[in-house]
Amino acid sequence: MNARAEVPVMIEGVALLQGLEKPIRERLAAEASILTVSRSDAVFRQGEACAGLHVVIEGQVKLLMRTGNGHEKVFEVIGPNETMGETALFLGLPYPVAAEAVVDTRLMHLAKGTLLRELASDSMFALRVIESLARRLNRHTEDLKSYMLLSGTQRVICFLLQEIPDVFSATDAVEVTLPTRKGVIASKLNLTQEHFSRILRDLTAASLIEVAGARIRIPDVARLRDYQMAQE
Amino acid sequence: MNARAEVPVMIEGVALLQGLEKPIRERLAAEASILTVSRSDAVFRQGEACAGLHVVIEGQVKLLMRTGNGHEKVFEVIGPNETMGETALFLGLPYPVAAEAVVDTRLMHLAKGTLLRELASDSMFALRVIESLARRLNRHTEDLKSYMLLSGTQRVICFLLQEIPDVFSATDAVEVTLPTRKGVIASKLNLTQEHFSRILRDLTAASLIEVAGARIRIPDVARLRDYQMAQE
DNA sequence: CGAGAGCTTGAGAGCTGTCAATACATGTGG
DNA sequence: CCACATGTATTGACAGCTCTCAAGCTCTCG
Repeated sequence: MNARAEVPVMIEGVALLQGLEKPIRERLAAEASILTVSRSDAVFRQGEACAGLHVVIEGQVKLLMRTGNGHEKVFEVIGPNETMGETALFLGLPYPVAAEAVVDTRLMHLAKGTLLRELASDSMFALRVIESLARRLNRHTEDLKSYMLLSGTQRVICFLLQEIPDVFSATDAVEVTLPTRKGVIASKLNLTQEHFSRILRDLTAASLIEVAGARIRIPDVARLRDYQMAQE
Repeated sequence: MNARAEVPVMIEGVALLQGLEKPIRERLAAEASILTVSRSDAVFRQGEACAGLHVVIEGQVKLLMRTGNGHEKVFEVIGPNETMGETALFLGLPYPVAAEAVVDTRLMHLAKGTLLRELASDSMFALRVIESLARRLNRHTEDLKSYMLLSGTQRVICFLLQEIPDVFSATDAVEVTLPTRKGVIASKLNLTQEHFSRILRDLTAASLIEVAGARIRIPDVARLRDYQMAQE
């Protein structure tokens, strides 16, 4: 398979770059490179200089910070067609967090110089970037809210409710599949793996969910939502 | 005092708008309005539609989220020349948080339409906005890091170290003045007022700081920094 | 089957929050 | 100038959530 031939198609799929004029996409594609990272390998490290933009094509990458004693906290999980490290790119700062592949992953890398040049010359692109940054900022605000205001149980419920695909109506029984390992999710929710496991057990005991490996059935979405509110 | 006459000068002071061409500043100024908000009054509420950009001229505004039982958590404190609510502005979403004046405050309000129009036509302005958003995102990442990885005591030390003006050398004794009421700072650090008070007392007991009202003397900055690291 | 990774469970400790009472500060009115 | 009222900050006792450590379990894969 010829990876480079796919690049223009892939660029079109990336939210950040969607709808750009063809010549721009071609110039970006010309400087793009494809890289493969195996599970648990680093994409970049905290403090490293940023040379461009990484886009996940296939697989999953987690952004994390390591503490002094070897533990790690996951900030965010980046999936296909999503980008990472924009702030380091646009501010010219080193990466504030590290990135590591959760599973074997293919990435596209767009060189910094090309991107910044196109950014300065195409205001449509700039607006797209603004929108993307604002959206990310908004998501971070929501995350921060949930850390500051919600208990562990509430955060888990909140997470489960977010994972429900839009196609389901609000009150039916639905089944969600955890997007990655439970340990990673726990860390992203700022919980230990143990605590996360216990919360899932307690919710099961209350008949609010049914856990089968990575698949979680929610018999009554409304009841789960009510339970979250009732916690104060 | 003629408030409107000051507008062009004030616009020049705002980080987000700095260095813009004069005609643009004039068009923005033409649509700007000045508003005065007294202490503990709302600037905007959570869920409200966003009609433009607020800039603090004088005073302080806190961004906060209220919980079900009446408590509130402060996300950020906005001081002079700083802006708020960009994400709601650029995404056309309702405000994700509420804003309330900490002290009597004067604000400038720039209408949404004018801003978006200028944004689309001036790529220099767009780049400035990108930089500003990226910087804010970066700051949020740091905040998130400190909530997820640091204990209460570490967060307080981290905060104190950040408050040290740059002019001081790294190791001298310095004195910092808390930028606002202790309750607000505690909330921003995701602590209760009581817990914050206890931490300050413990640090004082360890001779790491000396508290006198809102002024805190740090006899040995290096030692305080070491203490933070030593906590694991 | 064995090994390893991921997940679960248990017991105990620690950090942080809640509630309630007291001190301190600040400004107002007599 | 003092007395009071209000808001702010401190202190204490206690409970609860969440973490740590340690062991056992489950599943996948070679």
